[in-house]
Amino acid sequence: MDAGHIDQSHTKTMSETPIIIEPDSAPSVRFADFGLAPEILRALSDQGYVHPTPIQAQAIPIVLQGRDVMGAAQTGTGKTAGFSLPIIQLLLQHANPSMSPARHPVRALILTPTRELAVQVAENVKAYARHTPLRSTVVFGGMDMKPQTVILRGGVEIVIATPGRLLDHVEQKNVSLGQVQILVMDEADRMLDMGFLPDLQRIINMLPKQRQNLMFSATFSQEIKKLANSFLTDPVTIEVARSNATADKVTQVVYKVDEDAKRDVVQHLIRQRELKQVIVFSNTKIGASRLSRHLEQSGINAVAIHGDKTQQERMAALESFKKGEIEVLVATDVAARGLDITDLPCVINFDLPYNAEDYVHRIGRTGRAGASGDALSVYSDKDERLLADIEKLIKQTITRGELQGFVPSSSRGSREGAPERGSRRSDSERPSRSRGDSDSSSRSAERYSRPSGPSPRREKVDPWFLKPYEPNASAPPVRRETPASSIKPAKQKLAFLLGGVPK
DNA sequence: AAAAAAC
Repeated sequence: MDAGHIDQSHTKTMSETPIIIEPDSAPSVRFADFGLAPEILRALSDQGYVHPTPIQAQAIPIVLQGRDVMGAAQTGTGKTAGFSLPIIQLLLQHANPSMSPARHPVRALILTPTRELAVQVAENVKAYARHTPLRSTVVFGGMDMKPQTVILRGGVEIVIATPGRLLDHVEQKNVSLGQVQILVMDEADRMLDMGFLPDLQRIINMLPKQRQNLMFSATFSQEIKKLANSFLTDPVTIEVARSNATADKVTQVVYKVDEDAKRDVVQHLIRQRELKQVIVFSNTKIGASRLSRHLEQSGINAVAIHGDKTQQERMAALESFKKGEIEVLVATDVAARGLDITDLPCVINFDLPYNAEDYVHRIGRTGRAGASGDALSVYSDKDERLLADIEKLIKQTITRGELQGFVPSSSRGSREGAPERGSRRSDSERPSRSRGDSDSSSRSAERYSRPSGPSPRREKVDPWFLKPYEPNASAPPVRRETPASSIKPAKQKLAFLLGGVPK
């Protein structure tokens, strides 16, 4: 298969119909077809990667052209390699701008909404760039500034960061963003949810106006589209069909139980199914800690991860879970997005999420990279509405499971109307599936041609978004010192920002 | 209603 297989004529811009990628399309394209540097291909073959995922097959050539990209893709689709491989290629083939005294100015900046995601993206970038002279590092809060400072001051071409800590480093002059050529916003929708907009705006204002922007978002809401339109220039839109992410590979079951029985039901499910590794999602930090303690008391090796834990605890929890030292990771939505835990066979929702979108993200932790998975949820009467919202979003009715052999705990005065039980039909909850068997042949590539010359850069207009924020005379500009409580919810603020500005 | 993110 040659590079001609990637037909650029199919690319479309925001104003047109987005590219919808069928998840199983173009399986025979190879990384060697993109004209990536031999050093990059070597890093890929180190890891046994030969064939790009659909989003990679689309994104890599487009990013290599220097185009702005709006990518709507779940994690687990290979999104990270989809942007990091071409970024590394572009940095290699374009000269260091080096007007700055730094030998290694920051040339690519990747922003993520959670610290753990930053670490994960950084690990990937480091692996892909390992045979190149490019340096990368990750900076995020909750950790000592000093080691990060030393590395930043030593010079790196690629920085992966959470916004707050990055700004901290900029203020302390540990890093300059004046030479950034490529900006990536990963999980952009999450960033908006989390009220990152003022921070993003400050960071974007520090970047050169002439640059390439890549924005990735799991969802493609109106807000995200507007944000994309506001600071991407003539972007190519890439969208991976969503339905397959939930429908095909993840078997979903919900169990209606008494509110007070939820934790015992979760424990029962873990035991009954002999789950070796499972992430259990809780809506609250306190709930996560309590549930984890409860599970531990009943002899299940569980650890909680949430934003009130120290960063050391968070990282230790994730690491030991990945190593298989822990059976159950009880998490808030800090772990809902982006985290790539290989071969996770099951996730459990201890609480149904308030946002239906988050359900999709949570269950996306399982069934990754072509494997199958189970997503189990417990809910009670008061959650009917949440369940209805979820089913509306995913456009399917989730199987109502019935618990087998569950005995409500007597120690806590079991309440009536507790878990449904009795009829045995649990086998029907686990339809058999076939494992997608991907081609693993690894004949070395014959040709490594690089795209000739630098990509033509278009004249960019200044989007309003890049300009200082001054909604009107009476309202003061957003300052970082503003207490969190006085900052409007992200959506409201975004609507305000977008609404008040002529296109 | 809650989660995340700088000190």
